[in-house]
Amino acid sequence: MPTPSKRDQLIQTALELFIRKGFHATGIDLIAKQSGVTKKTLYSHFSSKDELIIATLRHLDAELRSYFLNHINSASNDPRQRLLSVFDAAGYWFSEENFFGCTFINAIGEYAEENNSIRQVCAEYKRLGREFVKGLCDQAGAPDPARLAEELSILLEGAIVTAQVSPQVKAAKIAKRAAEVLINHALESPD
Amino acid sequence: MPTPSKRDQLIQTALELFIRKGFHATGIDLIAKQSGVTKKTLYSHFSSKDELIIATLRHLDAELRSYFLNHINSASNDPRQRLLSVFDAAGYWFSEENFFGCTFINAIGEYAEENNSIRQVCAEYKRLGREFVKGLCDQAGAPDPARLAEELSILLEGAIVTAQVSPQVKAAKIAKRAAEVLINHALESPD
DNA sequence: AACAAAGTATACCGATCTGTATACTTTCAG
DNA sequence: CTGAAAGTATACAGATCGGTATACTTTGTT
Repeated sequence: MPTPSKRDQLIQTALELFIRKGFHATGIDLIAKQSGVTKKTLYSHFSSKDELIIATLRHLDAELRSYFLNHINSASNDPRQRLLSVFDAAGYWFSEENFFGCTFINAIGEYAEENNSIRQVCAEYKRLGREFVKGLCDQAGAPDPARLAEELSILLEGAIVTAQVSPQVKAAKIAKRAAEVLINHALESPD
Repeated sequence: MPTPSKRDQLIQTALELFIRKGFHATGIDLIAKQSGVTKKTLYSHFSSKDELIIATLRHLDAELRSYFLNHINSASNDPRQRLLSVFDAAGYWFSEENFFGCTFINAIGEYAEENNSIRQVCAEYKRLGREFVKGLCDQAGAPDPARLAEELSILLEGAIVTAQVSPQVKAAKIAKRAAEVLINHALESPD
């Protein structure tokens, strides 16, 4: 495999530090040092810390998306089972030693101003997630796929936060069981 | 009403700043200045920033607890309705102009190390919340109150996070509707 | 071989961070 | 009235913050 570019190296290092220590608490000097790169090189790839943060979040976005997608695709072809497999994927995620909650949520906690660009990247990530779940609800034949998708997305968010506060995979299992009830209700009820 | 003590003043100011700007991004100097107090006075009441943070979180804990309790108590005497009113209270909370998500979750995002005392205060807050919901589930006659409480707590957490990312009261309404389905299922199913 | 791009090493800038020190003033209870 | 407690004002310490400047070296391409 090819040697990773300095840019990739920086993003990878920054991601690990941001996940583990947060954004304000992680300094540029540490990111550069830990990447085996000088600050000048860092600033030749990213014009500011905020830009590095945004690049890092976009990278994480793609990573998480493919993580969930792979899991769901290899789980089942039945739309209903695919919806439920989202929570199984979440469970595996929670059990990683490097799980410190949803980094996008953590970022929004640190950058709360309405028009902050970091915040907007996070909001977009969440929006696309809901969109994806809605697609699955559609395929499952839900009479109101948007509503079911929002319910299941809220369950998923809640499971992530719960697992973050008191590390445990249990939250994923509980959310999955609740999801089953909500899905059954949505598909069976005439409405 | 009595003039608030310097200590209360500091906690109040710190709370507002921590909620709006985060913890690392809020400096001691600003807290002191905004409280109309010198740094020396601040450090005579709190031995360190971490200690001020912890005192602030404990204050917020009490505040939120009484906020929810008051709302639930004035909502209904029927246990099932009381459970649902939790989500109404959340909706009012979300619509406050000062709503920036759950400050405890935000704090954990910034202080992620396992044994950090700030983190432990947050975990305790969440634990007590789940405990309280479990009590309501008990009164409602749920056959497995612990499980229902965990499901509903996950829904609540998810609604908070969702409302934080894209400000809207809608998340509370959706979560309430999902809660209704879960409660009905739990109370009706023989299990 | 030659040259530009990209890198290193290192020092520096001004600002801000948490926390302390010094010296003076207000407050208030015995 | 007096004296300790609690406050103000202000300066400072030492570290770290994001970001820049200078001078040299490696690397890769033509």
